[in-house]
Amino acid sequence: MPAVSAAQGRSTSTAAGQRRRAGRPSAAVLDKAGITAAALELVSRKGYDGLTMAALAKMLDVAPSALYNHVAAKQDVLLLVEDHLMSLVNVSGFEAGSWEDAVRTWAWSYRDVFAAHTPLIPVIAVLPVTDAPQTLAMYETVSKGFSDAGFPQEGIVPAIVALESFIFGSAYDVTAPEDIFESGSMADSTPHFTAAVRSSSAASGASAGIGEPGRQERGRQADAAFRLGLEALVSGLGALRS
Amino acid sequence: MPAVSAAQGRSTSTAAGQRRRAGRPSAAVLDKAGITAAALELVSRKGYDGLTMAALAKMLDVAPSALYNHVAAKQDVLLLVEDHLMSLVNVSGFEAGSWEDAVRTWAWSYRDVFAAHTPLIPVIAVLPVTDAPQTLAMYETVSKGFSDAGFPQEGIVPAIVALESFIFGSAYDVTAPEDIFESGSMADSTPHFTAAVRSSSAASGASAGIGEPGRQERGRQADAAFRLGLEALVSGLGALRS
DNA sequence: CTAGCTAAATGAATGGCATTCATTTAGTGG
DNA sequence: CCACTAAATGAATGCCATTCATTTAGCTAG
Repeated sequence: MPAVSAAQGRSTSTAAGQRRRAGRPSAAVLDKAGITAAALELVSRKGYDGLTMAALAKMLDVAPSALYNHVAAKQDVLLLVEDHLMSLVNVSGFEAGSWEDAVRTWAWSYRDVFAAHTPLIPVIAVLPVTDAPQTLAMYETVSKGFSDAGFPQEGIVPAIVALESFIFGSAYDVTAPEDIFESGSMADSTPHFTAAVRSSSAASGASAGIGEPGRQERGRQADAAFRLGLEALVSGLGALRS
Repeated sequence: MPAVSAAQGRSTSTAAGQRRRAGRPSAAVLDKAGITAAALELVSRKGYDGLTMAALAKMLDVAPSALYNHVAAKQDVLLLVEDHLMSLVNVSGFEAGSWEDAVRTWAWSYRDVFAAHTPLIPVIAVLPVTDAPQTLAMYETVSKGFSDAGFPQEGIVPAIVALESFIFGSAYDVTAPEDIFESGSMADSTPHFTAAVRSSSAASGASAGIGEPGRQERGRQADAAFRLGLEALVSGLGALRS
C-alpha cells in the first residue's frame, strides 16, 4: 500500500536514465497516491488539456498502458484528483464559532479550490460519494455542523445541496473572461443590459484605484456576485433552524 | 442567407440517394440554422457523446470537412446550440406581474432547459455574449425587469450572476445519479451525514406515495433543494430594491 | 463574353487520444 | 517447484477534430 514517496520522488525528477525492461519490476512503480500527485502536478503545469494518459504516464516514467493496472479509465484519475481536492476545503469553522461564519469560510474555500479545477465539476456532480472518502468526510463535518446549529434533520441535505449548487456555478463564474458581458455591436438594441453592465463594473472598480489592469477586475466582480448570493443563502437557509 | 427549411427538410429525411459530386453545389446545402437544428436532433437522439462532427455531417448528408466552411470549430456548433436553447428560457414573467414571480418562472425554466444540456454549461460560462444574440436578448429582458422592479443600477448584474450561478449548479444536480449520497461501507464513520441523507429522502418520498420507482425520487430531491435555494435568493436579493 | 475571384462542396490525409491485448517478468501460496 | 496473480512493456485499434488540395458554381469587373 505505501511506497508513495518512492513513486513521487521518481516522478519529480525529470526522467530516469535507462529504459525499464518489460515484465513486472521488483518494486511497484505505481500506486494511486503517486498517480494522484502526478496528475495534480501535471494539471498545475499544463492545465486540464494537458492531462492526458500519455502525459501522465511520461511524468511517472511508465508506459501509458501501465496506468490501467491501477485505474479502470481516465475518469478514475479525475476522481482521485477530485477527492484529494476536497481535503483542501476548509471545514474548520464548523468545529467552533457561529454557523453563519462556518458556512462562509467553507463556501469561499470550496469555491476557490474548484475555480481552479472547473473541469472536475461535471465529475463531482455525477460521482457517488461511496468512492470518495475525503468527500464523504467533508459532508460528515458539514452535516454535523448543520445539525448542531439546530437544522431539522430533513432540511440538512437540501440546504447543503443548494449551497453546493451555488458554489459550483460560482466557480465557473470566476473563470469567465473579462469581456464576457461586452455586447459589442448589438449594444444599441440592449440598452438596459448595457447600462447595467457599465455601472456594475464601475462600482466594483471604484473600490480599488482606477486604471486597474483589468484581469483582477473580473475577479472582483465574481467575488461581489458570490458574496451577494452567499449572504442571501446564509440568511434564507439560516431561517430553517429551530 | 435563408434557404433554411430546405437544409432542414433534407436533413430530416434519413439519407439522400446518390453521392453528390465534388465541387460547389448549385444550391447551398448547409447553413447555420440547419447545422443548429441537426445538432439539436443529434443530441436529443444520442446525447452529447454522440455529437461528433462526423455524425453531424452524416445527418446533414455532407462530408465532415464541409462543416468547416460554416463554423471554425466544434466549439462554434456548441455555441449555436447554446444560443438557440436560450430562446427557450421563459422570460415572459418580466413583462407583467411581480418581480418575485418573474424570477421564479425564469429560474425554473432556465434550470430545466440546461439540466438536459449540462455539457453546454462550461461553454456558457466562457462565452462572450457578443456572439450570442438570443442570450443577449434574454439578458436585456431580465435586466429591464430588475431595473423596473427598483434595483439599483450597480446591483443588477451581480444579482443576475448570483442567480445564474445557482441555476447552473442546480442543473447539474438534476442529472446526478440516484445513489449519489449512498455512503456504502463507510456509513458507520459518517453517522450525521448518513442520518441526514436518510431523513431527507424519506421527507421527499413522503409527499407522494411510497414505493416509488426511485428515478423521479432524485428529481424531487433536486427540486426541493432548488426551491429552497431559489426562495432564499429571491428574498435576499429582493431586499436590494429601493 | 470571359477571366478571375470567392464560396462551398469532396476526399484524402494527419496527429492526438483513450483504451486493449499479447507478452514478459516477479513474487507468493499450496 | 508449480501455478497463479500482479505489474510492467510495446504494439495495435478505432475514434475524433481538423487541415489541405482539389473541384465546381456563381458573381462581377473590364
